[in-house]
Amino acid sequence: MSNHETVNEILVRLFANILDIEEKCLRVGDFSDLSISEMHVIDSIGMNQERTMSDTAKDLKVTSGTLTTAVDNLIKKDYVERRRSIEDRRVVKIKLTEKGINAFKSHEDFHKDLVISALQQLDSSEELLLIKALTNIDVFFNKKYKF
Amino acid sequence: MSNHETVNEILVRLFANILDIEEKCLRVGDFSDLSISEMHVIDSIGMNQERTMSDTAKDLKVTSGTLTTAVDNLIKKDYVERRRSIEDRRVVKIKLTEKGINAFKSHEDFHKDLVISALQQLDSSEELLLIKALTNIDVFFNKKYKF
DNA sequence: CAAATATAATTTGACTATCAAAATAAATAG
DNA sequence: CTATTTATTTTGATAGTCAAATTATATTTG
Repeated sequence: MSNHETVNEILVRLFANILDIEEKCLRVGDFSDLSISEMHVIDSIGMNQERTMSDTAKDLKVTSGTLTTAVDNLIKKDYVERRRSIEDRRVVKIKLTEKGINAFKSHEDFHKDLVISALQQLDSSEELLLIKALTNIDVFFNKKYKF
Repeated sequence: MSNHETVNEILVRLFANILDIEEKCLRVGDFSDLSISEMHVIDSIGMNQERTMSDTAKDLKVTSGTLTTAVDNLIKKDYVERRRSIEDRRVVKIKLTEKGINAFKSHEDFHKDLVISALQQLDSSEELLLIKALTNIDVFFNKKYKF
């Protein structure tokens, strides 16, 4: 098998595994009532300030109808709060609750841990090559499809 | 910025977009009636020979019920053929049609482009080192997050 | 200003992807 | 020959998604 085929195979497997790992870690952790996509909504809302529905939907690349139902569920589960803006009453602002902030942090920690663990397997020359390859892929995607 | 932060940032961005990009690349191409998961089914069936439903479902890590409906749709769209095995009439064999084979090849090309981009500027000893690095990470993840 | 238009969000209706469990059909074991 | 196992499909349920219709509010324009 050529190097290219090997790289392709292992990249495909790694990416599939990481998604799988993320889902499974979520399911056994403190926030097991959250799906991956709900966690992504929490991640996109972020810790800092209130965000509008439309901005958040745009970031997540989903329609606002989709986000509305996602947020409905996250409010039921007490991860998110929603209020109408006073300045422009068409606008709805959302933000994380305390529980939402904890979920956000926990997910952030998971990511850090994953990356640290992965890089511990490598020496410094391997680390640089990995960064180079990942950067290349990132550039490829950005060229191939403009966001 | 530290290597860790760099890798984390790139990974998060890649993951946020990879499925999306792959789907969009699909949607603008010759096979715009295929979703990403349908393409994965086609990929798993492969070009070489007939496969059974159960083997394919196992590879894809979905239940056979899920695969049945996916294959139903792919047959409607003329990407896949299905027949009962004569040796064991419980078994169903599936294979790609000509159209399915073309879709497979097109998807393969997309992955080849991706790998070529990823490996840009790397000489063959660096390629080998990267393969070693990726393999380490893959093995490590399978150990650490074995459930 | 009042009517027309634009914008932000939600609701509705539909579809895909998925699973677990029940049902069906065929092969194998006792 | 009956009981059990195996391969698949069907059924019933849920999550995530979109496009289009609807609602409410804001902005533009004649």
